[in-house]
Amino acid sequence: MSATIKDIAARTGLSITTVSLVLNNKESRISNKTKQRILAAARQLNYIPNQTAISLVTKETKTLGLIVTDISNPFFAQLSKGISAQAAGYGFDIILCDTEDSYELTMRYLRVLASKNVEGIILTMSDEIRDEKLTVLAEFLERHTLPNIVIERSDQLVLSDCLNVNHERGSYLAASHLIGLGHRRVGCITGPSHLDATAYRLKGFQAAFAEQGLEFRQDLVVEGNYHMESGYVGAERILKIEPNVTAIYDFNDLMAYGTCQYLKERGIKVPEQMSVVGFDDIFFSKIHYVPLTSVAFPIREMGERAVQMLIERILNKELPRRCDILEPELIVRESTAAP
Amino acid sequence: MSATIKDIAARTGLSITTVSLVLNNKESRISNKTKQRILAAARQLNYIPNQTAISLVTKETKTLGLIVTDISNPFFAQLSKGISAQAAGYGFDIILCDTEDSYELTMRYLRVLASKNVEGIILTMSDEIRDEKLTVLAEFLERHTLPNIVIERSDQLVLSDCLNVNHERGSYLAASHLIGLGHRRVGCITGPSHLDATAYRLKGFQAAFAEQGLEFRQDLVVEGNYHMESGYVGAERILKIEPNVTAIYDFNDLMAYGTCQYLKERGIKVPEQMSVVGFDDIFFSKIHYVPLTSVAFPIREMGERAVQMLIERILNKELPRRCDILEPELIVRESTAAP
DNA sequence: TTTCTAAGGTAAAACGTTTTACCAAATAAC
DNA sequence: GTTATTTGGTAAAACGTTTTACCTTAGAAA
Repeated sequence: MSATIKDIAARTGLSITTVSLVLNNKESRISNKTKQRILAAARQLNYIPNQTAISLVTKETKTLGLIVTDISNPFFAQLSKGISAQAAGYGFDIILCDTEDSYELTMRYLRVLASKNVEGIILTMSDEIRDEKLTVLAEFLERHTLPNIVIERSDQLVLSDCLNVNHERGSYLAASHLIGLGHRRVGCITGPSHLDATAYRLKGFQAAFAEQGLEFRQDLVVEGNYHMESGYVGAERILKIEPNVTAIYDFNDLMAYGTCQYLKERGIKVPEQMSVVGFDDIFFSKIHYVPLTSVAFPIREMGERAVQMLIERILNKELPRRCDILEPELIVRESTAAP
Repeated sequence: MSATIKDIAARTGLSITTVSLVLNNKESRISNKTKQRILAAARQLNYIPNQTAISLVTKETKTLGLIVTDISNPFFAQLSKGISAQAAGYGFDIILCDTEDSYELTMRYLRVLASKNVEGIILTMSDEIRDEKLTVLAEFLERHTLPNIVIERSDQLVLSDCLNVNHERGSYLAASHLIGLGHRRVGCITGPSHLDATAYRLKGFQAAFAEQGLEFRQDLVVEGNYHMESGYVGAERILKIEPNVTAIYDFNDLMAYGTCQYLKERGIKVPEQMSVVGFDDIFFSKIHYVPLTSVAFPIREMGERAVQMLIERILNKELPRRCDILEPELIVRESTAAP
């Protein structure tokens, strides 16, 4: 169908070696006249190199795998944007794998990516993947020596490079802000309790209270799962435990939206009667029904950074393991006020 | 590095033909004992087929290209979700190409996808791509006989399959709703004027007015570009032309957010002083600062449908050109009220 | 004249599969 | 006891490249 190097060779009466050499600018010593003839023929035939054949011999596919738990989640969409752009900058393409939070799908995609010889993988994981499942996954990566970088799951995957936000610091900022406004009874809707990130965020939050010699209401901490509904039900539970709570800290913006939704339905005004803080500062938080105060970090840049780290790893597999941390800042909007 | 079919052959003392036959379940007549031996060896060696090699001979890459203008736009994110899921169902993976609205990037990605031998392409285009650029793009697709389906740009690309929402109908619904509420002076913030879609939406909108024997204020139609800011500046322009406008219809939700933003800054209350209607009903419109009335259609299903159509086309290249239309419905929320 | 070097190429193997013939041995049919 | 047929398997070509090692010719040096 498509023209090949052979067709060019035939048309110019030269060998395929010569054609390949010229097309790849592997100068060596081909005369200028010959070069021009080949280039002209290639153009006439609309030649496009067959990357499949190239990959077979060079072992380079110029392709990266991207495993996300949900591309329609704006966090991952923004992350993917950064990844895509940066990868393009390096001449790599990305295969998008949406796992819908499923371990089985994650493993299936991993196999596909290995089969398709991607040169590296950027991995985000649902919290469902832990314990034995995590081990299986790690073993697979190792067995197939797939360079990979893991986003927001530094724990356990001791052979993977990783990239995290400074959870502790982010939560500390959120807590300090609320404390400064005068809040004392504040609820927390966390991520899954078995994740390191959850522990870090909780630690940072409590630290701010401790620093001021204030009591932290451990009983107002409820577990969420980063989905919107869990912010809704979390708020409900917190208010049942302590109706006089004056602020709620959600471990991500999506849950904060859910919390606000619940408060709205209950007729509780944000921020007049309740302050709400999120984490991630995704795009929509600015235009949320109450513009959300949130712990922000550059999501897109995180994606770009991930690609850079991955490329470096691909180029040098012997590099020591690397774990980078992004520093967050607090963006104060209209969802927080003095109690 | 990785185990190959040859390794399995060597280990079992059989030929690679036999191994291949067994691994692919091309039954023919291999004894059960041999089969088991091969399967066992494959397992021991952690064999994973090399898709690159397979593709070279079979000409099937089991890969689709997805070209979006901006993956961080929730519309495309939701669309991609549907595409990804449906593609996985058919055993295809997708290469994600984010063009950032650029024609040059679009063409570059097209070349890459051709080079990587994707079996088909799902294409969304920035409105920047038109006239000569569109011709070049179309020629490229044809020259390389790339099966493709175009989303929301049926016009001109006469060789591509396509998938659209019923623009006219959607706008008609929006207009009828506003008219029914009693609005007479309503502004429109459209898409780029050279797009067919824009004409259709305008037509449907006007039709509803005509049907009621009402005058349609053509002078309150301003051109937008589907980005948020253009909803902002569009609203500003409309209010300058006619301060007594009582409703604004934005051709997509993102622009409607921009419009609301402007109104908010000007202290104009939605919906008390101004009704706003969007189009697309992306996820966030529910939780927007004023939950948005919007023309909805199943975005995710649109993605799924696109993949189905593309696969059918790949399976049968001789199929006549196909253009499917999705029917929209109006979701009434809190951004509209009687004037 | 002979020998060396440089210039300009090319042949062939390799990458990991699939697939099309074909082959040998064993069994069945006559 | 031949001849057919079935059973179980294999050799080799092909896919479109890259890359290594080698070849030929012309001119320069000796």
